[in-house]
Amino acid sequence: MLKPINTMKEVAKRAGVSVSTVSRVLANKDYIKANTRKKVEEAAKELNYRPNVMAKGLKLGRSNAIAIMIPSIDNLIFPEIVRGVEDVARSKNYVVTLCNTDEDVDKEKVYMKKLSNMGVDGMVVATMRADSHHITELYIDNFPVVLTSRHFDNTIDAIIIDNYRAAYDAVKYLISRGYKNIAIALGNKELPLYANRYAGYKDALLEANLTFNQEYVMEEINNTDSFYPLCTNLLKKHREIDCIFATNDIRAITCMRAIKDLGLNIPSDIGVMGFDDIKISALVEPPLTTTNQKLYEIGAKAARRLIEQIIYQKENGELLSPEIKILDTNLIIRKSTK
Amino acid sequence: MLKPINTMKEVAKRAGVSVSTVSRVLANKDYIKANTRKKVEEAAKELNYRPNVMAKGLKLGRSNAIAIMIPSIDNLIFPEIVRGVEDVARSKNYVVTLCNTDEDVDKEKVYMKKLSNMGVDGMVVATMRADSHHITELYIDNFPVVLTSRHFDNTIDAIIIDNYRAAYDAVKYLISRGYKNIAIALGNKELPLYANRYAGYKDALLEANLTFNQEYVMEEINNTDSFYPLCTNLLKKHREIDCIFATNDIRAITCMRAIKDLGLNIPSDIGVMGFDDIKISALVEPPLTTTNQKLYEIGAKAARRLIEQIIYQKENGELLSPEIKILDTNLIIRKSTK
DNA sequence: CTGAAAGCGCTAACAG
DNA sequence: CTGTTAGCGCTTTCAG
Repeated sequence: MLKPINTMKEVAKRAGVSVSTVSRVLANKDYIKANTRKKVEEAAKELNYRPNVMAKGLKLGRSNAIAIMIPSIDNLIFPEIVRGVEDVARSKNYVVTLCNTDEDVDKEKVYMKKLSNMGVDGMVVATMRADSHHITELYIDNFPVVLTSRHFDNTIDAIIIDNYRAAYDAVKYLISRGYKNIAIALGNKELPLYANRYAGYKDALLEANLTFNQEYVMEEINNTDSFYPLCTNLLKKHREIDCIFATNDIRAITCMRAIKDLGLNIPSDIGVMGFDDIKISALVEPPLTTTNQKLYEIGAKAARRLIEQIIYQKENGELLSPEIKILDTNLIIRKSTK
Repeated sequence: MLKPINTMKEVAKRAGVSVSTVSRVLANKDYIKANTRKKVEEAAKELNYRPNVMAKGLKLGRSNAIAIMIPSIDNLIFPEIVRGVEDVARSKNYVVTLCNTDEDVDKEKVYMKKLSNMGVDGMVVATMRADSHHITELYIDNFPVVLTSRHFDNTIDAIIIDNYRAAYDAVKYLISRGYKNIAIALGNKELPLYANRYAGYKDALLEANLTFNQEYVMEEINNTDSFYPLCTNLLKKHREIDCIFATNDIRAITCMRAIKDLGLNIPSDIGVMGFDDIKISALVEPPLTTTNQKLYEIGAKAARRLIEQIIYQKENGELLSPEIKILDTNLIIRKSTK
């Protein structure tokens, strides 16, 4: 272990004071005679004193570490969110532990146990599911948690977007551009975020008197990226489809690949719309029309709120009452739709 | 803090034994009478005992946490590497702390200090530079470090690829396909990995009796993604350029964007080759010809080696002698070159 | 204003 | 085979 070289004891000896005095000046507490403070500070500097975070944590019951729980950092919305989390955590002197769960509840539970044993001070979780009782329980125990991406109910802090509305608006836009047979590349609809995007899609269709066709819905097969064959098959069968609404950008880009490999043109033969606006989406050919959600900001806001809760909790023994923050989204019109 | 509810003391009381006995059975040490073991295990289960990692860490001088230091998780090679690290860390019961440094040495030093105070057991670092003395010093102090992506010298464990050779082979392939005026989209050439790719590029050119033209090298301007304008301007000025060798995939994809916006066709007007083979590269239009490096494996191997070193170091007080593992790379021929 | 002492939860001699 | 004891490095009463 890279352990701190010198302890308070040695600083104390060198400064000719007691460890409690050292502790006090280093923590900036109480009144200290200016002279003692100076002696201690000098001694600390000379010895290159560095605090032992574990000892402090053991004593104080906190670690200045938070965790972020996500399905996988490989899913390109998460690098941006995680970066937001990490930036504000660092700025507030917290360190972040990254946990990939692959949507596997068992893996997640194991992690939670580990983290709890480690004494992390809070966590931002992007893996909430309807049945994630292990998470709601944390909250009940006054353990700081903030949800991102996925919302549960109004009892836990969350930074989210209005998935229904965003999808609804997006599909409405497609319709306004003259698309009539709009298929959907749908993520796991057990997850409310996709259920909501799905509902927005359907409602926009219905409102425009377009019939919703069950055959037009491509559903991801057990969390694998299966949209290339799905899309290929769908378009072979239904050449009347003129547009695909994908529930995230990677799915959109995958469908674009399939469409081009079929020799079809985007957007003149088929329009494609994504969701999320990950960075790569501006670069692909054609640049992807999509709905922007401020991923970095979601992460940053989540971390900020989390730390606010941690501090409040420490001082008051309970959490601030939950806040659900709904960030707005924007339609980004690029070239993959006509 | 989500703190473990019950301590060993309480388990001991319930089982009617001493804490040391509890400690022993829970750590599976020494010989324990079968009956005592049973009593303790039952008590622990009934009380839902969970160890306090900080206390253990304080006592033992280790934390079962490692860190990974990278420029930014936003750079798409890192999600894959980090995933590799995290997977093996988790499997060996380590937790990983993510540190983005933005190539900023000061930020990195602050992190290192923090991590050291926290008692992380080791770190994989992808941010090595020629002047990273703070890192070589760690190693000298027998602190486990393994480098990825960037190599320093043979005194520190590293999992890398042969950047020179890979670039050389790549450019040689381009030449074999008939390209004659090959420009390069070059990353920061202070970094050996880019210097090496650059050298490979030059040497392949020279060997084929193609003149190396300084005007053909686009250089990134202070770590910002500036290749779109760079590429646009270069091609406007030098319409004889028939191919671009980019030193990573994102730069390649950015150049592709610029090329298309100029109304040029890939690969018939201009070929483009990337480097890294990040996942998105197979999906873009046209699919990117590139050099694959096994990013996930690099991360996984780095973590495995790191943990090996941690364990060895704990037992022997010193590190295993350094090993530089050079993973092979593969040219992936797709459609962005003719 | 400062020191002594207790103790956070755990492990590891040491002594039976 | 098991209990007693000391102590990891720090903070925090409690007394001066």
